[in-house]
Parts: sequence; C-alpha cells; structure tokens
Amino acid sequence: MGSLDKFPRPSVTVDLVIFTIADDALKVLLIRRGAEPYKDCWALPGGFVEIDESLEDAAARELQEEAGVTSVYLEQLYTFGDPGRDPRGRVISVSYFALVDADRQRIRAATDAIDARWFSVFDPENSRKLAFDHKKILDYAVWRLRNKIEWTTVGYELLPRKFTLSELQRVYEIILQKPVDKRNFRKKVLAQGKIRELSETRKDGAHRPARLYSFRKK
Amino acid sequence: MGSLDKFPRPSVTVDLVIFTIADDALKVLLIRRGAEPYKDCWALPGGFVEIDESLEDAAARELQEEAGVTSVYLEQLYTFGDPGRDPRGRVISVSYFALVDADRQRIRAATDAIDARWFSVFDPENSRKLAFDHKKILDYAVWRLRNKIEWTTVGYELLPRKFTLSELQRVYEIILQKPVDKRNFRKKVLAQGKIRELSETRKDGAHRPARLYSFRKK
DNA sequence: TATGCTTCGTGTACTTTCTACACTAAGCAG
DNA sequence: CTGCTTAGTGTAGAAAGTACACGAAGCATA
Repeated sequence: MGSLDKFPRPSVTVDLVIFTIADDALKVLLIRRGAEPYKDCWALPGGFVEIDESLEDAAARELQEEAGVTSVYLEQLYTFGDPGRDPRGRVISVSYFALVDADRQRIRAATDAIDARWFSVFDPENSRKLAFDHKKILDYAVWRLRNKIEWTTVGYELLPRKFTLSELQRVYEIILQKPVDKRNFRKKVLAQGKIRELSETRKDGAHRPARLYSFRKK
Repeated sequence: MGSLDKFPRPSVTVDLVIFTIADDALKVLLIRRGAEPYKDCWALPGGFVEIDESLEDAAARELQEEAGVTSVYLEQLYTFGDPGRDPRGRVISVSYFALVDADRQRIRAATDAIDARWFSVFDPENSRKLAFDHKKILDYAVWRLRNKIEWTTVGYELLPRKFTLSELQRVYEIILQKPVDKRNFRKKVLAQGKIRELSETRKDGAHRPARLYSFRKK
C-alpha cells in the first residue's frame, strides 16, 4: 500500500441526524457525551467508521447501536471536515439523516449506559449548544428534510405502515411549521399515486372514523 | 489525542468533476494516471486532503493544481467510501463539482507533466471505463448538474462575463440534451431577474448583432 | 441598390397546476 | 334527539408553463 502511507490520515466518523415524529413534534435523537471533549454535552449519535465497512453500513450500524432501529430511511447528507472541528485532532464526519417511523421509535434502553433522548427540533428551549459542529449539521438536516418532503414522498417514512390522511398532513405541518390546506393536501398526495386506500378505518374512539392508507412501495 | 488512535484511519481524498462548455459540448476534465493502480487510465483529478486544510480548500487547491483555475463555482457532491474502491487500501473520496467558464478554460499547460484533457461528457465514444469508481461519480455529477440548472442559475457559471441569450440557451440545451423553446426560455430567465441587459451588442461578424447580458451578482 | 441568407427578438392562446375557501357526513356523549 | 368533533369533498380564479410564427437587423453578392 506504499503510496498511501505518505500522507497523514484523518479519522473518519459518521454522524446521524435521526428524526422522528412524537408528541406532535419533530424530534431528533441526541446522546449525552460521557467523555471529553464536550463531556456532558448533547451530541448527534455517531462513531468511527470501521476500516472494512462502507459508510452506509457504518451509519446503519450506529443507527442500530444507538437508536436500536434497523431498516429505516437513511440518506447521506454532507461531509464536514474543517480542521479544528474536533479538538482531539483531524476528524472528518460524514453525516447521514434517518427517518424513524412512530412504530419503532422506542429508543434502545440504556443498555449501553448511553444517555439518549429525543429533543424537539423547533423548541427554542433546545437550541442549546450541541457538541462539535453538530448544530450546523442538524440545521442542514432540517433544511434538507424540508426540501425533501416538498418534492418527494419521504414524509411517509415517519408514519406507521397504516395511517390516515390527517396524520400525514400533520407530519407536513410539523416539519414545515406552517398550516396546510386540507383539501389541497389530499388532492396533491392522492395525485402522486404513491399511497393506497385501504378498506379499513381507524376508530380512535371518538368521532367519525378516518380511512386508512398505506404507502405503495416501489 | 489518545482516543482517536484506537481506530485505524482511512485515507481521504477529494476528487473533482470539473465541467466546462467547449466546442458546443459539455466537457469534463480528466487526467491520465501515470502510476498504478489504473496506470494509463483516465481519472478525475483529485488528491489527498492535507492534514490541516479544509475539504473545500483541498478541492480548491486541486482545482488550481490540475486545471489551473481559481475562484470558480465549487460545490460538494457526495462522499464515496466503499471498501475496495481503491486497491491500495481504504480510501474515502469526498467529491466536488466545479463549473469553469469559457474564459478560463485553458488547462494549465503540462507543466506538471500531467496529461490532462477535456472529454465530451455525452460522447458515447468517451464512456470508456474510468479509474476507480469515477464513472459513478461522474454520472452523479451530471445528474446533479442537470437538476441544478433547472432550479437555480448556475448555468451562468459556464459562460464568460458577457453573454447573449442564445449562448445561454445553448448551454441549457447542451446540458439537458434536448431543445429548448427560444421564447419561453427568454421569458423564464428574464423573469428570474438574475441577469442584466447591457447596452452593448455582440457583432460576431455576420447577421444581426445580439444583445449582451451579464449575471447580476448577489 | 436589391435580393437572399442567417441569426435576433418578440406575443398570444391554451393547458396545467396551484390556491383559496365552506359545508355535509359520521360517530360519540350526554 | 341534540351537540360536539373530526372526516371528507368540489369549484372558481390565479399563476405558471407550453406551443407556436413572423418581422427585424446585418452581411454577402449579383
């Protein structure tokens, strides 16, 4: 491998912005750092890329280890590599964002003794400083998510397999932080042809039952 | 820096997809590799990230070294890091794409004894195999460029400071590989308000002179 | 100086998409 | 049976996008 040895190598990590919807809000999973630097600060989950695993595999592995979820929507975001972003040395971070649906959002219990919590993204209370440049990464991820749901159908990834149109609309309103017109919304998503009407309805105990839909895969 | 040492580190490179318009075609700059692996194959210009320079700086430096241009449009594309993409070992590549305008597209002469050439992107003749996974990177860059010019104004980055609307239209046609309606195109770009009509015209020697425009910075 | 050639530059009618907006239907509780 | 709450539906106007043809300007040359 001769020629590669001429260059000092940076460390490479993956960092994950894991979103979910809960309590009528967009949430991101953060873990509290147990060691320096930024000890006791909240940070995005992440870790070093193993020498023989792909970046995507590393991201999926961290997702499993830190959030206890598997096979969810996962997409590479951006690579942050300014010297000085980590006081320990040169660390380049390949960031990913993941969407976890309401069904699986149980955080892996604190078996790893990691202190993990979902934080509301838009709660000004939570614009506390994150470790490293993670605030920048999070902001970028939110920007990307907002764009994405306007042009694609990733919104469904945040809902259980069966959902009502009102629930889907609420997801859009939460992410975009603005009200959405009910009739136009339904017209638009149905026209996309990506969701299938089911014969079941959801009776949430009160009022008129809502028809259930499911995402039409592929 | 203790804790970083526990993990073997990959090498990190930046690879550049440098586009320009020349000879009525979209071109990409490739360099012929002088060493193994892929000796004598054509490859995207790129190189290792120095331990104390940012990724963007590394990309700008390579752009200067290999294409001899500076201060052009430069944007991070995607990070490719599959194990095995480089036979020498684990190499993670952060790819960038750059747009070089017609004014500056002189390739730095072969002072570095590098053999560099512009290749037509859509010429099937040139779908020869590139080194490493560079074909994949190039394809992704083309896809991104096509999306980008439809929603933004980066098209101007490929033209000299003063240009005619016909020239701009031709850039779009070349990139999208389809004809564009003249009147609708003019309506659209003028409505964007990003270009300013100049008082000069271009007399290319024959026929009716065309009005010149320039890009309205910021 | 008239004719032909080539590129420049412009407007309108039609279609599609987006936006705003209000009432009836279904089920439950009392 | 009445009242409350959420589900579900259509239409008219505005805006954006698409298709399409001809006169104007300059040059060449007969």
